[in-house]
Formats: sequence, structure tokens, C-alpha cells
Amino acid sequence: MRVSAKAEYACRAVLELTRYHEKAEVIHIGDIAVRQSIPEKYLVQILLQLQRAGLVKSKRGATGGYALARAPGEISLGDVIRAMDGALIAVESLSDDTNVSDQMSGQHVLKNVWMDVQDRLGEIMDGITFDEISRQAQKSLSMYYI
Amino acid sequence: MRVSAKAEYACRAVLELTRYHEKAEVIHIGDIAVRQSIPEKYLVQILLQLQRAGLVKSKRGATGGYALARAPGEISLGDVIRAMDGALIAVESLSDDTNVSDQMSGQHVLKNVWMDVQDRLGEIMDGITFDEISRQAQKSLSMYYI
DNA sequence: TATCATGTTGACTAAATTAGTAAACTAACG
DNA sequence: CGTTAGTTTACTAATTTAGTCAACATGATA
Repeated sequence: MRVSAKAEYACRAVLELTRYHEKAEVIHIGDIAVRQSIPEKYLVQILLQLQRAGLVKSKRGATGGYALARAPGEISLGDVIRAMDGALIAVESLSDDTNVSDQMSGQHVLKNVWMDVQDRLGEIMDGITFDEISRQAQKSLSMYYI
Repeated sequence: MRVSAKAEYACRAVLELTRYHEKAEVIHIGDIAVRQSIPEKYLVQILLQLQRAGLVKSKRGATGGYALARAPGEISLGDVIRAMDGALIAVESLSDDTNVSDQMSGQHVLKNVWMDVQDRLGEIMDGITFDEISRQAQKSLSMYYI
């Protein structure tokens, strides 16, 4: 089960926006790209996708940029993955329309298994918010200043 | 998070072998391929990989074929996915060696998040055995005979 | 022991997906 | 207006995945 670079970039972008959420200002794409080592032109697409999913908002023009659309505690890992991939788990049998003849093969049964796994993975991923992730980042970072 | 066709094929192959496990006989690759609609030449690779992971065993020669290496109740979904992909979750930051400078970016923090998710996904997937999956298959199949 | 049906291995190719780039466009501020 | 920054669409390159092939090894059996 592979997590795409795109999905991880998206998480890093949201994490970066989380750090600036208190200040209620927008950040430029370029700044996010530099600070999180994400190819800027690629990040353009990612942020637009996050925006269409309602996770971030933008301000256009000279003083423009991006900010989170809601509080970091209200944005979960699952939200971001779903915004990028459409669903938490992508597997052939989940997208296929299954017919009765498939009953004989393992396809239909496995479809149910994947749906079950997806639900339970959802419970895990929806329980991890960027508020928590960000706090954990501060914590592990502070260890270097003791 | 994408599950490859290869991983799903592997699950279907193990499911097919589960059905014949009681009889303690081997099944030919060709039969598994036909019954589970898997390209035979591709299945060859998959079964070898499952064998190297110790999940199936083979008998060579004229009366050869494949069988499960242990009871279906002792083979989990997690076992099969790990046999195919090496780990449950493949993500750039998990394979990378992280250095201190990465602390500043989200890479290091996310690495911990992915490891956490992987552990918890493992608990889910290791709890789903092919014995159960097979029984569920029988159950849903029998509905068509009422 | 010849042979035939099977598993084994590694190299290869084609298709699909992912990752990344470019450029023209639109909106807002000064 | 000019400059800065987001928007959109199209394109390309790189990588991964899916699948094929052919030569080989093994074991049952006639």
C-alpha cells in the first residue's frame, strides 16, 4: 500500500500552513515550497486540489497566498489523503462493478474485505489531526534545544 | 494508498489455495490462474514470492503444484501484503534516512506518523486471516442457493 | 532412462501512472 | 497601469506496474 509523493507533499503543505494558522495570514506557495522542499510548480496543483476539497483557502493578487480553511484540529490525515486520492484505499476490486459471476472468484469477497479495512483505516486516520502532528513536531524539535 | 493488482492477485491465489487446504493436495498454477482470473505467467512470479515469504510451498515435477505452507487461520492479510510489498505502507519518508536538518521540515514528523499508522494498520490486517475470509466467501455464496 | 508435465529463474517489454514543467490567464493591491 | 501571486490546462519525462518469454530444473511414470 503505497502513499504517493503527492499525498505526502500535501501533508507537509498542510503542516506548514498549520504553523502559521494562529497568525491568520496567508503564505505564498513559494515559501511553502522552499520550507518543505516541495517542487513549487507541483505544489501549485496540490494546493488547488486541497482548496477544492475545502481544506485550504486562498487570497489572490499581490498580497495573496494560502491559509487553512479551518482549524488544524479539524483537519485530519484522512481528510488530506482523501483530498488527494479520492479514497483512503484504491484497489481494482473496489472501483469495479461486481457481478454475480464474480462470487465464484475471490474478487467479491475481497471487495468486502477491502471495504472493511478502509473503514477501520479511516477511524485511525481521521483520529490524527494536524494540530496533534504539529504539536508533536514542536516537541521533537525542542529536544534539540535542551 | 493504493493496493497493487499484484497484491490483490496474491490474496486471491491464497484464497484459492485455502479452499483446497483440507484435501492436502497441491493445485497447478494454471488452475489457480483460471479459477481466479489471473494472468498465468504473472501468477508464476507471485507464487514464487509467496513461497519465498514462507506462505506457500511447492511440489515440483509432473504431479507438482502449490499448497499453503500453513493453516489458513495462520495466514493473515498482512502476511500476504508484506510478502508482496515488503511492508504494509510504502512511503518516501519511511525508506529515507532522515537527518537532523529534516527536523525543520515536516518529513521527520510525518515519518513518525506513517510508522504509527503502519503499526495500527498491521493490527487490523494481521487480525484478518484467510480462514475467516474463506468462510465469509462460503457464506455470501450460499445466499444464492436459498 | 526418456519424456512429459510441472515449477524456477531472470531478462525483457509495454502500458499505465506518477511526478514534474510550462505557459497563458485572472485577480488584487499599490 | 504595472507588478505580484493564485488559476487553469496542457504537456513531458521518469518511474512503476503489469505482463510476457524463453531457457532451465525437477520429479513421476512409462
